[in-house]
Amino acid sequence: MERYNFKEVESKWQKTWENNKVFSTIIDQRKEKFYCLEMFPYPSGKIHMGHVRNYTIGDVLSRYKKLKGFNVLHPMGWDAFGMPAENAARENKLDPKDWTNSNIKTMKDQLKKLGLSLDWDREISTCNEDYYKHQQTFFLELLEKGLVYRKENYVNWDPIDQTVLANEQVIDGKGWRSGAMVERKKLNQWFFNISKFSQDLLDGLEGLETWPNKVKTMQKNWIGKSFGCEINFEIEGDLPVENIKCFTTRPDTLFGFSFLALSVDHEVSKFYKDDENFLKFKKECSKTGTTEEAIAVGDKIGFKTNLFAKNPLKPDEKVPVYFANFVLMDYGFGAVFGCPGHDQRDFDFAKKYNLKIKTVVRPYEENEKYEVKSKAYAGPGILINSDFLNGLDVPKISVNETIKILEQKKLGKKQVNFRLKDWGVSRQRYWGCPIPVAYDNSGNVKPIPKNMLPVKLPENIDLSVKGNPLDKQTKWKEIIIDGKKYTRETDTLDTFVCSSWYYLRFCSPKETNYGFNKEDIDYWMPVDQYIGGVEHAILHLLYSRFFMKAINYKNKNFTITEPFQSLFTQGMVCHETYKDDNNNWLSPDEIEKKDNYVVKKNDHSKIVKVGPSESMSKSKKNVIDPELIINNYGADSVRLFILSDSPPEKDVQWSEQGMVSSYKFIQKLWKLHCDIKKEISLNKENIFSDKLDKFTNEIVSKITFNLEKFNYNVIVANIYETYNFLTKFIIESKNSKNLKENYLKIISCFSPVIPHFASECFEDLQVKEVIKWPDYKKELLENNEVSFVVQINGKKRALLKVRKDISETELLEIIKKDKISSKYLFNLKIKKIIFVKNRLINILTDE
RNA sequence: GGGCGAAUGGCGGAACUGGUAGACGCGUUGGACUCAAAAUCCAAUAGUAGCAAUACUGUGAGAGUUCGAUUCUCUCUUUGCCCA
Repeated sequence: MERYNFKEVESKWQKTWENNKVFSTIIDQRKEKFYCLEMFPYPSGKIHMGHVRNYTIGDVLSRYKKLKGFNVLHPMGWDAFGMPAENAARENKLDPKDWTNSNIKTMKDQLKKLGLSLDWDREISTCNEDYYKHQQTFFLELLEKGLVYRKENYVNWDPIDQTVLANEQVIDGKGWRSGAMVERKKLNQWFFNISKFSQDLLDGLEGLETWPNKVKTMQKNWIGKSFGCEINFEIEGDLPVENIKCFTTRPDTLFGFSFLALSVDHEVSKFYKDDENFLKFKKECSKTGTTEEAIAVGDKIGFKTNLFAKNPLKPDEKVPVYFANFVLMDYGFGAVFGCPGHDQRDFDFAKKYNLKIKTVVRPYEENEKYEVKSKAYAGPGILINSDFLNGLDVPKISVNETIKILEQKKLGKKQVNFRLKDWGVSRQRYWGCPIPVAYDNSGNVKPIPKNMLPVKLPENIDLSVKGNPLDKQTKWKEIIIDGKKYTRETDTLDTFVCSSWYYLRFCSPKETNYGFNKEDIDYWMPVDQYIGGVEHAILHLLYSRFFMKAINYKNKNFTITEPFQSLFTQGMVCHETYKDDNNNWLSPDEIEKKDNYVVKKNDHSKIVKVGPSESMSKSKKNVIDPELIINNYGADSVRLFILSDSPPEKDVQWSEQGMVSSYKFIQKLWKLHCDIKKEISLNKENIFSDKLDKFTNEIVSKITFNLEKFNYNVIVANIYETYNFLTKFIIESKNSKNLKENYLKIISCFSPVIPHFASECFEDLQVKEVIKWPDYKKELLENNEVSFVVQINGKKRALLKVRKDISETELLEIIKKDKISSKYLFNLKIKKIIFVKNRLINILTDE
């Protein structure tokens, strides 16, 4: 027997697959298609363990579906635009394009070493002109359909990265990449009208049955549909303002009304545009971020106007009107009514400005005299101190009832509100897809004619300038359309736009006229299985869903409304963290385990503090380089290990020991293979093994079941189980007539997980290739003899091997004769018997 | 504060529709091989009692439904994620 040389074997098969274009796919109407897609990576430099896990999961599925006879589309590409390239290029004085392409080359080689069944002929890269050209066309189409617009808006401004951030890119009031405190700044921005599809996006979730509920809930919350009421408040005061409209979800607390708060951008603010104090206040407000969280956590400040608002249900009551920093212009109407008793934010504000705090809701367990004291009460209960609304149940009945009354009195009307805001797509960055518009002298928008696309990014430019580098390209900015001079837009598109339609491009990667063609889309779409990290649960997945609906809008040729039929979100790869006594992070190769201690590798006197296992990240240094691991142990071993220890949807712990044992297992498996091959080749007179047939049938059924259910960790256990069985079988039974046939089935089942190894086994046995997934016979799964559980008074007392389909009476006879079981029944009266056919009998006695 | 999920040996985790809890792996222990070590192989491994056969306890805690609950229902504890 030769030692299994994974390096030779794996590179041989990778070459074979590549040369024979085994994974290239073309439309074949005779076959059912299966589109398996994993989230494409950002080419940051090298692949990490997260990629290994994600792509291994996808590969197991793709290979399985291929063996099942599907026409499998399994493509890969690069989410290649983005800030890191620009930052890296600036630091190292190179071109972002070169940096990106060299990373792509490295990572592509690494992915190939994993033996993934990818169709590299369909490779795409979002930073290539032949990709973003079509994206620009989509942009113009959406512009024509009225789904793109420009408006001046406050944005989250990252002062370090000098760019606008989406709300989701602001974490704890800081930029997600730079960590700088985010400021509010007003800029002209391009927006996708995603909120137009709020209801559609919500409804569409219903049809996505195989998406994780968690993701659907997150999207639902993000879209944030709420029922409420639009109320028109009458205004008095020394300004020409008669009415102010508010949106509220709690009209039932109207009797607790004690102030009206406006956004500093509310139209009333025009009367204060020369008021120095107001301008000062407005500036102060801009320091609060625009996220809901920043507003909730931040100090509540206000600016009193000379206006008063009348309570529509109690017209003799007048309350002051304030500008307040916690009211945003793009929520409701930029005005909210304040009820301090039952909203914490209003409560904080009222305390600060000495406003009345009225109690209008009592918790069920309190009486009418209940009063809100140290904090607002926002829970359910009964309305009190509310005149004709008293006694209503809060919130369900009270809200609807109040809306009804307000509608009857023509003081307000029922309204649905969504939390989802339009998607700001402008980025003041170089390394992105240029927005294909220009402006005339007066600033009017001129879309670039489609025949002038793509708007290419200028090359070899100076990135060391502050602000937006494209803005400094005076030559590039000039453009002549129809003989007239225009200035180009210098912002580029958010990279989430690129990833919102790449799955369409994979269907028609070479199409030059448009982003895709109908024939390809009709055959391949939707994606049957999408696999990626749960961190994209909201943004990427929501934007992609929006994009489908936007393309579909006013377009009879395009019928798809949801891009991803099924979604699977895999867990992260974790590793222990290490720190030295100065609290510096240490990487796993800087430490050593000695007896019960962990010490520094080069200095055993230094004890290392072992921290909890956390997801691998460069900042904590707890990363393991996949390339190193693949070189040391081989792709099949890595694939086996990354699947083995945890269910794919949960986090997995990286363990060197586990990795080594997977590696050793492959070696043992090869030894077993050689033994089996020897037995087969002996070709002596032999007998048929029922036992082997039965086992194979059972394990094929188990592995098939577990593949369908994504129980990939259990498949690894099944593989070990098979090994244990076959090892014993070869020793005990030696050869049997059906050994080869069964063994080939088994290897076929192994092949999605350890494809190189399986191919090698097939070749070694002079069998051409794995061609199909083995069937199993249901009838063989059932034995002629079953193990019957005998329970006496609910306790398991014996396990009897009896004939299948045995009757209750027959079984009872056997039990009475059985030494162990009968012992428990001695002298006892049988009261009742529960009999589950072929499985279990429970005998209840008088005790 | 709200929403969703999770909790099973020393560890990661199995368990079909309510029907033998702990598959499989890691670790640990003992043994074989070896001058020795590594590697490899074999065996044991939930806890308690017992030489053993065996018995009792046991799936975060407490209750409930059931002949029977890791699985279903309720309350609580801890924890994770998302939102605030």
